[in-house]
Amino acid sequence: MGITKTAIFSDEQNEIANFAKVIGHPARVAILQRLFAIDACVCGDLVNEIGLAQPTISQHLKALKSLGLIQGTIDGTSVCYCIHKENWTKMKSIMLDFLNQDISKQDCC
Amino acid sequence: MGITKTAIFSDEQNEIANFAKVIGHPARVAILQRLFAIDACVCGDLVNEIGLAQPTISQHLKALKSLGLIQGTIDGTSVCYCIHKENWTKMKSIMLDFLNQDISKQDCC
DNA sequence: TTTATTAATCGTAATATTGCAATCAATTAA
DNA sequence: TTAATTGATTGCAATATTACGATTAATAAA
Repeated sequence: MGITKTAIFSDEQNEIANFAKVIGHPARVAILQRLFAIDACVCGDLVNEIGLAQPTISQHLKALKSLGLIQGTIDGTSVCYCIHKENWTKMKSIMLDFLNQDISKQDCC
Repeated sequence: MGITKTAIFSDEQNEIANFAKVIGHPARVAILQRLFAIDACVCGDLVNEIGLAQPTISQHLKALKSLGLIQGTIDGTSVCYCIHKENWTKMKSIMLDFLNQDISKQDCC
């Protein structure tokens, strides 16, 4: 019913899915790429670089933040966002394990 | 409006997002893990192993198939699914590039 | 204080997703 | 042929997501 039955899956499966889900939108991919490219924090100029309205960008930032992938600190009137190194590394490692499953045995169809 | 503005993003960004999106549900994660674990094809016993109804599993398989991550061949009355090695490898490589972005420069907030 | 700037939040509309019962199509077994 | 099995499709209900205009809260500049 539009709601995911998380209870019947393992924590690991839900973790992988949640991480992938947040990457599953080009705006959030673009935001993360931008944050990686600038080796410093970035503020609301994301709005100018990505062609989406400010509330929309803000919403995507919220999604990234609530999963812990980014962090933001208030800097005057603007907010400085950046990659949360520790969490990113952790999430990445979980994802890598999933992606690096042994495909060599696969031989059918 | 519930619709993603794909046009304003690069092909690469949309590709990453589309791949991540399909991984972004624990049922599809579970299906892929199962297909990797069994070094042969699997049929509708996914329905028994995952606790979701047959139409729901079928829908998730369709999503995986339409992105090309799995392939299915008819085997009598059942359908044999397996990882699409070539496409999986391609998608994985795109995802790895994204995940392996240099985090060492990140130092702020 | 007043005004500008920045970004979060609220409210809303449109669309997408998840899940399943019911049904259908195709093949196999009897 | 008839019945059984398998899995796709349809239709629907509930919920989630995407996007943005309007507003708000907070700080900075005048």
